[in-house]
Amino acid sequence: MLQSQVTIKDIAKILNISISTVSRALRDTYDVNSDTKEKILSLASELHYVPNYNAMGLAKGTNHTIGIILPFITNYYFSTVITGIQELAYDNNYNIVLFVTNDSSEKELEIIQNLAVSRVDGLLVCVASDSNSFTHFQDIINRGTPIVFFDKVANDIKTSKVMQDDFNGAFEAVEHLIKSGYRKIAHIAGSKRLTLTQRRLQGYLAALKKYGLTSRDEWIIHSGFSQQDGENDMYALLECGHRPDAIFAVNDRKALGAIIALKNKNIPIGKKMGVIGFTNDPLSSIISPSLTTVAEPAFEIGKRSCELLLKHLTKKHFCPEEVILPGKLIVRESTQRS
Amino acid sequence: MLQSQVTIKDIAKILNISISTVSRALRDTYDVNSDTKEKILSLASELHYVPNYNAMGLAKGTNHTIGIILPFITNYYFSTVITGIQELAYDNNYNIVLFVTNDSSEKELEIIQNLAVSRVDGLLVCVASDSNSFTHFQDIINRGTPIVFFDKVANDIKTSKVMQDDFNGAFEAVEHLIKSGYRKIAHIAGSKRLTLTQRRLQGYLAALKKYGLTSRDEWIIHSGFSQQDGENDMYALLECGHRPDAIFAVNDRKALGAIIALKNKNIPIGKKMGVIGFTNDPLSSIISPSLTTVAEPAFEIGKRSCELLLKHLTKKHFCPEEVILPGKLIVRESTQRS
DNA sequence: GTGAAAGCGCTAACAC
DNA sequence: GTGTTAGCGCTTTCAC
Repeated sequence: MLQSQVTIKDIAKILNISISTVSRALRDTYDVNSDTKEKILSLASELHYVPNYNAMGLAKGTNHTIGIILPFITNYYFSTVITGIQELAYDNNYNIVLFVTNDSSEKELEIIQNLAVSRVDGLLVCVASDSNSFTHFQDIINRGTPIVFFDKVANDIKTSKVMQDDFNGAFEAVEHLIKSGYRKIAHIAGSKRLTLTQRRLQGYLAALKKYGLTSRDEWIIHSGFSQQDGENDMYALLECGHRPDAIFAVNDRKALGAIIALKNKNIPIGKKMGVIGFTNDPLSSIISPSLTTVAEPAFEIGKRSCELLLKHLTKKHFCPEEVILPGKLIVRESTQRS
Repeated sequence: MLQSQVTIKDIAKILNISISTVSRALRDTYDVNSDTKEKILSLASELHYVPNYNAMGLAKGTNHTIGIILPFITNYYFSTVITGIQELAYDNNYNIVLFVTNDSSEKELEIIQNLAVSRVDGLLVCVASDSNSFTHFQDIINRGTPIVFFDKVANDIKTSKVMQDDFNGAFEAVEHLIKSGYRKIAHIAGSKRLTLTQRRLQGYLAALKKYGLTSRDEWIIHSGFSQQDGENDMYALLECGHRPDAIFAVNDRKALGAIIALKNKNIPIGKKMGVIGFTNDPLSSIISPSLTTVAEPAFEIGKRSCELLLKHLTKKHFCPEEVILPGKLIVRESTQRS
């Protein structure tokens, strides 16, 4: 704790007015004389008045804190999202509490259930990829704590959501593959129930359709989002009846896994098998061959999510909004046939 | 906010005792009858009593929140440290607020100066690499907010610090280079004033000395910690009078930059120029050739830092401790001469 | 438009 | 060992 701070009491005493007037002026309640209001405001800033959030929270039943629940923070995408959230939270004097689920739905549930009443005013969440039930989130919302979902969102819950443009990103990715000359395009997908997975799958199918190509059931593999999942999926694809000539992976991690599998099997990447990812993790430009991908606006996603949550927090009946941010195709070596 | 919660008042009423007794029992103040205490504790857990931190904070002048100030969160090391901090904070019901400086000492200063009185109980900080003055941190400590430094620590401030074993890590790294047959070993170092930089440099020099080798002034280059810095430093080394045959980089990012520079100049890595890093960022096993490095116990550093800060917070006069955690040499391709 | 006063849930003297 | 009471700094009726 830093030393004794200026309180509204001090300001009231100096200006010889009541503390309630000071409180009202400071909070922009418009039933206060503009003259006195100005005096109060200028004195407050002169004295470096900072509200005591504990007192404020105790009186109002809030605490200027938002919780973030996500699978990991140790990867490019999430850490960048957090950086975005952090920036907005910092500007608005909000604290953030981090809860990491390790991508386990059980841990997610535990966190939600342990979540101390009056611990956070609102929640920003990216669900675990193996989550099947989202009722615990619905409960939280029903009890009055707003939630904004980002990236991996719970399909059926009606609240604000922030996502990248998964459909169009996937569409562009696959279109790029087609234009590069690949024809037998497989999709290493994510967990089935997630909106993200579904939209990228739809984008994939739509692009194939547009160019008169077809997919095969065996070319669409659903699993988790890790590098290891990608590697396993790739081996499966190599074993299947009709070997594809290109892979659209749901994210860069899985694309990397696929590349590792291809290297292990001595299949030249690009030339014999095109690979495209999604995210633009820095690793995609570091690996060799470098990975073509669709860049996600991670920082922006963090900012917008936080912005929306702040609105839910301040405006009593703010209507849920769904924000979709565009991605950007970044062509590198892994989709070069020659 | 979740719905109305159980308070000590409720517990007191049900048990027909006073709230102060409840408060005392809950806080383990030992002047309470063990029978009633037990009753209180069991009722509290039955009712899922959770303390209201705002009220607690208001009464005690604390707020169960620790601040983390660091350069970035978007890299492996820091995000892993945060994961460690988060885990301990979660277990102890502490909130964390993140402040990111973008490795700029000005931003760092701004954050410190804006730091709301009564916003955080204590601070965990990794200083910006261009910081020269640490008086603002000293001020904070003097005013009663404990700080624990980790990784990049302020040399001259007397408080707890948590670091990896920079000296021995560097020593082992260079020893490995020597044992692999390299003789003209250069050091791509970090910013001069940091303890971390100095210790790794000393480890480097000590290893050379032990094996009767010498360094040259032109072989020791100080700059920042980024990949770009590493690349630039490598070009400089290639231009210098006596070209080295191996590089010990202060971290993996810089080692990666060096590798990129070597690739650009078509100098075979390992064979003609050994490269070793420090951190064990996942990228080091992904790039090709894979990078030999010294693994840092990032997660552990986060945990221990948080643990120490918690002690400073709870024990009135906890003496500063310096914790040094060992690293581990991980041999990969970049130091293979054949 | 402004003030007085109660109260948010807890802690910490101070009595007994 | 336990109860009473006065705050912590703020918001918010309710009067005026």
